Amino acid sequence: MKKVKRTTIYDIAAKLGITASSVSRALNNSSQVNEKTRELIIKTADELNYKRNTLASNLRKGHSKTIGVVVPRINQNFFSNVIAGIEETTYQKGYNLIICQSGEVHDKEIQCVNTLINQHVDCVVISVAADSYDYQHLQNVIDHGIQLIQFDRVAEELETLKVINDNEQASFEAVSHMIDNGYKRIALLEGPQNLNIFRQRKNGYLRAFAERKIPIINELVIENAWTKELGAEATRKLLNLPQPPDAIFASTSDFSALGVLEVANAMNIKVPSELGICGYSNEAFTQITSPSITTIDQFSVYMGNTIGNLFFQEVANSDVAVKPKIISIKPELIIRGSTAKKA
Amino acid sequence: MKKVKRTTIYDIAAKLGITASSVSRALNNSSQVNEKTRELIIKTADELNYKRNTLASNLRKGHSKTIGVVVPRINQNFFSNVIAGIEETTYQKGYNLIICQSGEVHDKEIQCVNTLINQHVDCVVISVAADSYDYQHLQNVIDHGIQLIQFDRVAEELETLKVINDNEQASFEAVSHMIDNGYKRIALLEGPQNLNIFRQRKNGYLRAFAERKIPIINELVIENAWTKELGAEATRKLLNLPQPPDAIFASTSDFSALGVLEVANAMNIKVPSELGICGYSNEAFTQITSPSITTIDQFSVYMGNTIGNLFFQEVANSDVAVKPKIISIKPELIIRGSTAKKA
DNA sequence: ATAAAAAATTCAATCGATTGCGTAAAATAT
DNA sequence: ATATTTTACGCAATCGATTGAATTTTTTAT
Repeated sequence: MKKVKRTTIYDIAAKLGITASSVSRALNNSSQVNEKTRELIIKTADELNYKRNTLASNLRKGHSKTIGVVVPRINQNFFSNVIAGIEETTYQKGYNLIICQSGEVHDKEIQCVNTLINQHVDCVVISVAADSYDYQHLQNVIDHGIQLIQFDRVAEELETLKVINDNEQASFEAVSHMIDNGYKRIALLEGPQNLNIFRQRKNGYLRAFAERKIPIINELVIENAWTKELGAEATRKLLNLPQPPDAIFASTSDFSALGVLEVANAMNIKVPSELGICGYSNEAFTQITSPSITTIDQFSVYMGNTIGNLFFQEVANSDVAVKPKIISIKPELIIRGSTAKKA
Repeated sequence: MKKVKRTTIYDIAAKLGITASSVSRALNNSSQVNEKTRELIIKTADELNYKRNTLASNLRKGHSKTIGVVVPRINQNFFSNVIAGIEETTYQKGYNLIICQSGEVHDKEIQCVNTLINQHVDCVVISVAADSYDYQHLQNVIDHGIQLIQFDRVAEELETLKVINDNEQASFEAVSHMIDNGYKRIALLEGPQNLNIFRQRKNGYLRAFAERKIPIINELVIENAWTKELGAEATRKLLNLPQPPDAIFASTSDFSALGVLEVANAMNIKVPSELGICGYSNEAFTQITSPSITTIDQFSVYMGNTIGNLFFQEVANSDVAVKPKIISIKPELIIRGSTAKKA
C-alpha cells in the first residue's frame, strides 16, 4: 500500500489561514468558535476528506474510548452472543471493541490482557480461561486504573464488577425438575472445578438433593466431561455401570448433552423414558434434536448489554471509586422432551 | 475509576538519570544502547510496572497495528469463525482486531468504516451488509491508504483484495448431486440478489440444469427466503403447488433448510424420499437433525486464516502498489441423509 | 466616542514515544 | 601517548489533536 498523506487539522487551518486550535474547536462543537467559521471549517474538512486521527486525539485526552474483551473463544455461541451484546450497547456511545481470544490458555490470556493495557483501553471485559490458576494479570489491569469487568467465568476472590449467571440456582432448578419428573438416579457431568461456574452448577445439583434429603451417589458424578466427546465417553461409562443412572445432567454444555444423547441412541436406550437428559446453554440445536433437549438459557446477548451498561454507569460517576458489584442474571430452565419421563 | 498516573519512559529515565531516548531504544532492542544500561532499564521498567503507551507509539510510527473487521453480525457462526481465524493468524504478529457489526444496515456499515478510518487501522476487513447499495465508503478506505480486504460478500466492481468461496461451483455440485440422485423438480430458495454470493449460488443452480439441458421451472425459484421463517414460509407455498417440488435447495443457509425440514415434517412429507433438502454453511446442527442435512462447508476458520496471511503478505511488500487479487476457497459438499433418495 | 464586556482567535504547552543528528566517551590503532 | 574509529548517549523535533491562558476583535453599554 502506498503511503498516503492524510489531511490534518493543520492542513485545514493552513488552507483557511487560521489556527489549528480553531479547527479543533470547530470540529468538537466548542462554543468558542464563530458559527460562520465553523461552517467554513466543516465544509473545508469535508472537501479535503478529513478524518480525525483518533490516536492523536486519544493520546491527548488520556483515554481510548475502547473496550478490550478477552474470551476463551470468539466462535463459541455463548461468547459471540455476549460480545454482540456488548457491541450493541457500546458502539452507539462511540466506543470500540478490541477482541482477543485466550484459547483457554492462561499464558495467552496474560498476553492478551497486557496488550490491552498497552492499548490504553478504558475497560477490560473478561471471561477467564479454563486453566487460569492465578489472577495477577487481572490485578494488574486494576492497578493501571483500568476498569475491569468480569463475566460468567470469574475469579471470585477478585473484588471487581461482575456480571454472572446464577448458575447455582439454574442448576438447582434443573435437577429439581428432573427429580420431580420421577428420575431417581441422576448423574452429573461436571466441568473443571477451578472455574466458578462449574463449581456453582455442581452446588446446585448437590443442593437439589440435599433439600430433599436424598443422598448423593458419588459414582454418578463425573469430572471433566465438558465437550461432546468427553460427554459421550462419560455416558458410555455411566450406562455400563451395574446400576446405571436414569438421567444425566450435562451441566457443562449442550454439546456434552448431545454426546449423551448420541450414545443413548447408539445403545438403544430410550430418551426420555429410560434416560433423562438436561444440557446447559440453550444452543440452537437443542430444540431440533429428537427428542429436543431440556436446557438452560443464559440470555447471553442480554448479558452483553448488561456489561455495556454497567461500564457506562461506572464511567458516569468515575470520580468515586468503583464499588465492587455483582449483577446476577437469572437463567431460565427450558423444559423440553428429553426430561419428559412419564411418572 | 480513580485516575492513575501511569509510568512513562520519562519516569524510568528520571529514576536512572538518563534520557527518554535511551529508554525508548532499550525497550525497542535498538543496538545503539549499552547492554548493561539496557538491563538496568528493563529492570527498572519492570519495577515501575511500566507498560508502553501504544497510542503514543503508534501515533509516532504512523500506524496502529490494528485491523478493523466489519461483519453483519458477530454472533453468526460463519462470521464468528472467520473472525476467530483472522485473530489466530494476526494476533501472533502483534496485531489487534477491532470488531464492528453492521447489523446488515448500510448506514451503520458506513459509520463503522468511518470509525475504523479514524482509528487509523492498518487494514479493513469487511463482508458487506445485505442492503448495501453503494460502495463509496469502501473506496474511501482505499483513498485513505488503508488496505482493504473483502471477504465472502464482496462488492465485485471494486478492485481490491478478496477472499471468497467459490459459491457458484459449490452450488453447482450440490444441485448436480441432487439431480443425479433422481430428484426432478428441484426448487431454489435464493437470497437477496444484490449480494454476490447469492447471485453466484443461483448461477450454480442454473448451470447445473443448463449443462443437462433441463429447463428451469420458474415457479420453483423463490426470492428472498434466507431465514428459517422465510424458508418455512416458502416451503409451505411450494408444497401446496399443483406440481410441488421433490427437492428444495436452500441456497441461503442451513437455517433456511431447517425451516424446510420442519415444514416437511409438519406436513408429513417424508425426507428424503418425497422431498430432498440441501442447505448451505454446514452449521453444527445439520448433522444431528433427522435426517441429517446435506450441506456445504465453507471452511470459515480457514478463510479467516487466509485473510490474515493475505494481509501480511501485502504488508511485507508494502512498497509496491497492491494488485487486486482474488483468493477463492473451494467449499465442500457434505452429503448427508436429506438428499438420499432411493433411485 | 470611549470604556467595559463578551466573543473569537491565537499562542504555546501537552499527551508519550520515536528517531535523525550531533557529541561525548570508550575502544582500538598507530 | 596521540589519532582514529566505534559505541553510547543526549538533544530536539515530530506524530496530530487538545486546551488553558493570553490576545485580539467585536459587541454592548455608557
